[in-house]
Amino acid sequence: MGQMSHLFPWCTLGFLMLGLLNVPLPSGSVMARPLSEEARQKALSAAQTVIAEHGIAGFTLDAVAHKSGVAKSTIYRHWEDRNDLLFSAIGCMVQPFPTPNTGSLAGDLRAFMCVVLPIISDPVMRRTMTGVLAAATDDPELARVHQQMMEQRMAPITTILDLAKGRGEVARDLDTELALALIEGPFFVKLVVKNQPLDDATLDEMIDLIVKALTT
Amino acid sequence: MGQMSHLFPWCTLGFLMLGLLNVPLPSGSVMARPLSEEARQKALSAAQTVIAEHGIAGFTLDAVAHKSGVAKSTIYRHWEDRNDLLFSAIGCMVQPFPTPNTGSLAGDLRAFMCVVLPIISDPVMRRTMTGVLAAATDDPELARVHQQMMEQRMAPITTILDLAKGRGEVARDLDTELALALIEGPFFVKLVVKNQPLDDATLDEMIDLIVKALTT
DNA sequence: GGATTACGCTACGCGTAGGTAGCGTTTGTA
DNA sequence: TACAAACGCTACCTACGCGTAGCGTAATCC
Repeated sequence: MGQMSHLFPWCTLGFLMLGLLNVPLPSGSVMARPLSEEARQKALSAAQTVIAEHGIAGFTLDAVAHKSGVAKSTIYRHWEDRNDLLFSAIGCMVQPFPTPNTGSLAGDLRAFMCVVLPIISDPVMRRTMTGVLAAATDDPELARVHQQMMEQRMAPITTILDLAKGRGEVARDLDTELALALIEGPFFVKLVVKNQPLDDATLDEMIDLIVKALTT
Repeated sequence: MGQMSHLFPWCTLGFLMLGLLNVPLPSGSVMARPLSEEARQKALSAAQTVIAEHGIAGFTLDAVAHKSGVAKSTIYRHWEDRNDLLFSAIGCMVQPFPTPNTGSLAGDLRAFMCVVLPIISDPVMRRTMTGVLAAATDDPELARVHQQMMEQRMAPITTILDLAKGRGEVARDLDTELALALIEGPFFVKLVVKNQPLDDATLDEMIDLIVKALTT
């Protein structure tokens, strides 16, 4: 029963597409009334807010139900259990960052960081990131979600490095993982771990140092 | 009553010293039997294990009591409440790292990291660090404990930088906080956040890049 | 050696959170 | 229009964790 109900949200979209393709519905599911997308969106949005406000540990279904106006029983019709909703909400937070192309490593890094910094400096995002990181240490499934989230967000840096290698700014045999850590690390530690501010001048200085390390 | 009992552990040591100085005991506390240091140590040790195994969120007094063999009521005689024990346990984890002095920035960093890396790579320490980091986002008091813990552990890097400045390897006007982030960041991200291994060759390469960035 | 008190043990009260069940109402589909 | 199912609501059960209280026992100080 619970397994059925958490399948329905996928079906909502799936049946639409199947309908267009004239694929017959699975026998037995008459689909008198599909799960409402509105309820799903409201719950999902509230879930993200709750994570932001109370962290992963303080993430409760009662809080989501209260904040969203969606009944707890309805939430259980859309998601299997607490973790299902939690992972779903976290997965939806990942908004891809744009990849700049200014023609120089320093310019690209600066442009990228100008977009990323305000976002990861935000207290809400900071709480979410640290919460997910800590929870991912215990939960392998969440660790996967977290890893994907990080990789997806930091993908532009890989592209920036490849571009720099193409221009000859950076040695072609430079280990990408190493370079990624060298670029992300200082900002992550300063902003997320130490919660220190980072003004424009310091940002420039930091990028100068990183570029100095990476260029041939 | 609760306030009295959590004062006693300090008194245990305090009264000893006061006794040597012939300071009269405060009237009213007869101290027929002091709180046992053994129970305190067992509980503290178990608390650290529980943090390591279940994280900050999974840190419960029942677990500590069960694992240590010290009764919960006894724990409450030694500590005021859950957080008091939690902070106490976390505070005790900080073991100062030695400060190397090899004569070069690269040598010092390498020597320091060879000590630090196995420790922060350890799954137990990793869970503890991420747990404390996440919990510190919500709890200002824990944030203070966390900050002290980090500063104390990373203090040798500041010394290493000062030595390098003295030798002229590093520009004297280089911002220390910036340099700290540049040094700690890559390792923290690679080992703690991404949970990637770091072999000796990569460690050397990483240090080379960092030194290249910092030296004049 | 006697008074005092920490000790471990057991039980309890209280609040919170996950998850379930049943109800009357509403809404989309056929 | 009729049916089926999602909806919100309320109540409930269970488990867990914090913190307290009282007990008999054992250790320690005077």
